[in-house]
Amino acid sequence: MPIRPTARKTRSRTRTAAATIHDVAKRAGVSVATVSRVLNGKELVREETSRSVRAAAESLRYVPNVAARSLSIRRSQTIGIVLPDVHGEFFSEVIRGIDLAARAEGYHILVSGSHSDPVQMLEVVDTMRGRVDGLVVMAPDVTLAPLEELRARDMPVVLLNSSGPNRDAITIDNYGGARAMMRHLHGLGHTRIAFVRGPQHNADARERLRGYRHAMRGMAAASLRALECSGDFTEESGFAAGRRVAVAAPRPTAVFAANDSMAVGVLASFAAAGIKVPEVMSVVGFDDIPIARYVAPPLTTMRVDIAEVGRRAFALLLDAITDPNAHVTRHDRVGTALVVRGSCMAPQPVTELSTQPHRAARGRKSGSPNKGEAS
Amino acid sequence: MPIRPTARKTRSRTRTAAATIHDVAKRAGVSVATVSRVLNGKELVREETSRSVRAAAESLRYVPNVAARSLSIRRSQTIGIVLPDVHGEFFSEVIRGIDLAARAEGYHILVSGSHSDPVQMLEVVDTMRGRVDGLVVMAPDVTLAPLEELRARDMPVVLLNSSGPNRDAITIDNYGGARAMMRHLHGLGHTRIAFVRGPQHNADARERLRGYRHAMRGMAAASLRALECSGDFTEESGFAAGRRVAVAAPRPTAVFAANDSMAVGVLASFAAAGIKVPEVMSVVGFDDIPIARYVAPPLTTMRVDIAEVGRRAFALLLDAITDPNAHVTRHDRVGTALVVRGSCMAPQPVTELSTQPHRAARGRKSGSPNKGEAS
DNA sequence: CGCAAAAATGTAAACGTTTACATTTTGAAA
DNA sequence: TTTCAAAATGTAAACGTTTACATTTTTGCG
Repeated sequence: MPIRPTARKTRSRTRTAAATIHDVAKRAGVSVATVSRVLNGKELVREETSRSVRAAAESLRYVPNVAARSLSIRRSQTIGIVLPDVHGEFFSEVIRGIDLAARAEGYHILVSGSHSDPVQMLEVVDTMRGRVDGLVVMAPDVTLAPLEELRARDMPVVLLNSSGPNRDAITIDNYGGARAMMRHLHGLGHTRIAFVRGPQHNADARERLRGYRHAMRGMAAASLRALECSGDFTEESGFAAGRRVAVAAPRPTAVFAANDSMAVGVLASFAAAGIKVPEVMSVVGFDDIPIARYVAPPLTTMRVDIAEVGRRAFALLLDAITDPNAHVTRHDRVGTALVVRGSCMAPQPVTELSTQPHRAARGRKSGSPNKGEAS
Repeated sequence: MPIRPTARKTRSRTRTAAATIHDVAKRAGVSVATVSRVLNGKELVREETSRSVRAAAESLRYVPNVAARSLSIRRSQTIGIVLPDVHGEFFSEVIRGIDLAARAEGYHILVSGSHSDPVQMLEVVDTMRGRVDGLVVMAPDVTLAPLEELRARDMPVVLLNSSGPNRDAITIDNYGGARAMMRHLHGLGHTRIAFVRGPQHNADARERLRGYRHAMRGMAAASLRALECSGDFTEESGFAAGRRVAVAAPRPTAVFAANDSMAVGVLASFAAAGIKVPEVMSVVGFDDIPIARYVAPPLTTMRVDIAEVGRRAFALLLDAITDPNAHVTRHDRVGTALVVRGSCMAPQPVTELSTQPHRAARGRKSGSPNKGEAS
């Protein structure tokens, strides 16, 4: 019972409907196939034809309909970025890095942030399906990783700041960076070094902690655990940790915060308590966020090139997208660099400090290891 | 000459091809139209039919192809965000605000950042055409606005931190905020107030400057211009400005930086020069970025709810998208709130300060206006 | 039960590309 | 001039939805 409906009412178009490839073809006096060929520039077309098609497209202000294109070629030239509920510098730098790399390759980026729980994250991944050719998923919270694994099948995925077995991933060399920082402090003479931890389930935080612990094992210091304070990467938690460190006995001579934000909090807390940095206590962080050099004293920290993390993630994803078969899964680590500023110095003899603070203060000028910056 | 090609070779599909609406229809024993109706839930469908369709979709793990859907309904359920080359907090908070609001309405966001020049920005707008239903364009640099106007035709656009005649826009109440801050300083007794300007072509910076100047005109202070320093919103430029203010004669009693980042730079410079804040010099900023409360001393500033700016921008855009005809263009301003912290106090008599710094320092405890925070 | 109106469902034409294959044109060799 | 391969171009079938309109089924009522 096939029916033959009468001429269908064409969908009403308000004023200037966008020109389609058919309009261009008509104006140039060629077929749509030729227009497509000219505009995509892959196949053979006579120079003259090409010119007239281009002229027609120009005059009609033709812009290809991407939905139709995606439907036809089964590609969207878009990648998705799924982020947890991260604020600040880190967040934006990652996007920046990916965006730059993606635009250079003609890709667009679809962003979805603020996912505190895994379920929500998976929902988003589902709604992105078909809309993107691949996914960069940032899930530093290790508990998310396994869940994420279940879905997102047959779609290239690159993990950021987390990793999984047989998964493409880009992470920061947190462990190596933490050890390098400890080496720096140790070289200055510190052995009682406190650590302010990051969120318990955060992969970056865990690795930094691991680096710290490994280094501490090599030193003579006892009661390792007693020198660790909990924290959650916020300035506020750093502030609280600073208070706890200040009353610890015997007091550490240096504090290593798992990120700069917490280090800033520690500095603020020490400033409020009248504890001089770096004379009485050295403080170091991790990340090298922009304000790090503008706090007082300027913060010694491990620099992480976050935009680079984004760039690499895109490169890896692109490889997985363009040739899924030839692609071999990789796990890359982005290196870190020590940036020495004014927030640490060699530990001063306790007696001298407690009785003659001014001499210790003067000692800073002569004894400080940081003339300029070294990275 | 119509041709009748032989059966066309079906496009090779590797392994598990995604299920289409046809597969679902077949499995449920209904037509594709019914499946569409069930899944989009608008029209009448028998409960029983609905259930079986849903079951079929579920079992086939059917996910609609968005490209096909967009093509058919001529909507992408996606909005584009075009940002200049902004780093940091501001950038990410705007996206956060928009993302949250957009997701609640089932919209996705396509982001493109890092556009330093207008031409590049326009290119991006072009490539987004067809991919998005509307655009949020952040172009605080006033010189960009007119250029932007040329294109982006017949596509809803909401401007952020800039405005144009007859254009939808969301801006911050920079002028009002700056005046309120000046009122606060004046109330404390300051009359010689220096200002650190932002980028010359930045709309926010201009408005803040306008607010400052207007307030200064109301005071007795002479040589207005002499108290203005140039800056570009970076910590570095704030640092440089701090130096210049420090050697100005007669020295101002307060510094108002056009944003917090520069205020942090000013603080760092004063700390390096041994100028006590707030005893000798009060310092205030604008924005209330997260570290503002963690610098020493905690910074008095005007809070701006950036995520709110994003939310409002989306709401406005959505209105323009859903009913272009009924929509009336608006220009909304988001308010600011004074946050008083420890970085200012009443100006101290000059003689006393220069000869007896310690008394002035003590004066901080009793004379400081900031017990806790007020907003 | 008969009938009409209402409800449910089906059919196939868009949406705007890309591209396999067919056809026509070109140009060089015979 | 003819011939034929190569180059250029055209034709129309996908791609996977939505939806106007047609058709069938159900329901309510006399």
